[in-house]
Amino acid sequence: MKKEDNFSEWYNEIVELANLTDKRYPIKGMNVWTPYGWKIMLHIDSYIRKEFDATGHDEVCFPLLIPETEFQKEKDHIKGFDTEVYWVTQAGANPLDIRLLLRPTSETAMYPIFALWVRSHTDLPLKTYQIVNTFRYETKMTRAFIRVREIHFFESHTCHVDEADAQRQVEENFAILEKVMKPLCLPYLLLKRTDWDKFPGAYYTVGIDTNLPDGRSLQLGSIHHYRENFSRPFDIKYEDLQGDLKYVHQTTFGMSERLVGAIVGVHGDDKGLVLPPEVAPYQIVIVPILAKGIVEEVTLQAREVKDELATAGLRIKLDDRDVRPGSKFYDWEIKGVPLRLEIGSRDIKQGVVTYARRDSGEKGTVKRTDLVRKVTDILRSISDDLNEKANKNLADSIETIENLDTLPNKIVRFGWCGSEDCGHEFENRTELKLLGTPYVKESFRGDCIICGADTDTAAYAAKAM
RNA sequence: GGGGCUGUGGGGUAACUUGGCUAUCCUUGUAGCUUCGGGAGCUAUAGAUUCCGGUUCAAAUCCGGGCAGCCCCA
Repeated sequence: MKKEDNFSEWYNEIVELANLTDKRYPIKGMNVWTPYGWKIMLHIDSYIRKEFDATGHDEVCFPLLIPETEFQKEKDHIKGFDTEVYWVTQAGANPLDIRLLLRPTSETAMYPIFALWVRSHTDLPLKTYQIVNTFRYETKMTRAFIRVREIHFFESHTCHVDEADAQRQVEENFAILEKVMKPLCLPYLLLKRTDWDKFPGAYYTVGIDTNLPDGRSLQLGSIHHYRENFSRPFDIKYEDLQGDLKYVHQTTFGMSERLVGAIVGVHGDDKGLVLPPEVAPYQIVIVPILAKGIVEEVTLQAREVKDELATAGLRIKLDDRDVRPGSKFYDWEIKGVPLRLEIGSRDIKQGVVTYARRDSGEKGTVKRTDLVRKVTDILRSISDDLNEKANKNLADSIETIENLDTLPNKIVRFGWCGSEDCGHEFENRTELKLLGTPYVKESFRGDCIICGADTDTAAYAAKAM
């Protein structure tokens, strides 16, 4: 299956063949996490936990069900979500007096409790996060990891004494994001969403977008500054040094299982998945090359190599299935294992192990005595190369345009005066989604692509996945 | 919200128009033997007509409904 020719079909086929997910669960958009896919997700979660714990966030876990009365407190928020929430209207045989909804995100579950937790300025900043499943009734076509109705979701929620401290949190989130994305080898753009596209209830929203091979953008997450938009309706107040009651300023940061979809889409090739070593369930697979008379010897060597690498902390699989080596090669290539080691009589005679890199296809040998050091080097090199390749790929997929005559099949960058009218007209005429303007200001000088007004602001747009 | 289409072993399918014999083929699973440096061969074996109801001597096939999925339009 060719990735470039038909990305959509390629994607569906690869997640199926690599056994990342089981789509046969009989509810649309609710798929089963297979052991292999779930291991990848858990590795991603572990990087998220590591970075948020390191910056003083505490992991919490709030209930799945939210009373309708809490959900309705913030007006924009409910307007943004009410067409896509699942409702629980009955318990046993009895209709509920107050309907309950399955969280589409947890603001309205957490903030009534935050109001109880926060009493004084000494309680701030309150920095929490949780990794839970959320539910959104998607009406568009669903797609494994990318558009699902039950979403494996990360969300941080913080409360601060004032807008400046909340802004500091937003900046910290960008630093965290950079650290989390490095091992996933995913490049991204930070684009401040337009006012009409920001998160329901937010003061502003920064979208985290990456690119897919067919010129589409894929949103990987978002970082929001809420100001007092939620603390007022949820009455989250603290007493400051002067004894005055003040509303907290809040931020959130959300990401989801889409990160798995992005890894598939960004790194995969015609042979299947290509997993970054840091998230791969198995970083190395050993394929013993058996032959009559040397079965014991090769098997023994393979086990020794396995133990040695496992002791060094590497995740390793010894494939001792009774099938031909070639068949194993194809299997593990589809599954994206970063490095394959082969051990046969030839290798044993020469005191080496043969390796093959999944990302580049490069093959070679390493000395048996040097094994751990060399293998570690190769894995690091694979990670570096994947990062570099993906970065270049994102840079190449952005094109600055001066008019709408011929639109490239890419993420486009263009002058925008910032007015809502021009923004809407751009979207209507191009059928692209206006993703927003760079969070970190880029130097730009040009004309608004719609009204022609002089502007120093570049906007980005793309077909959104 | 409106309209159209589909449902056959784990996956992909044939038979459906015009009802009829043991439901086809590929793949996968299991067991054994021979194999093993890029998808092995042979043998044996397992596995399906979405659910409920109707028509009929007879239903995968025709009719009604449920459930699930896909597509198009708004």
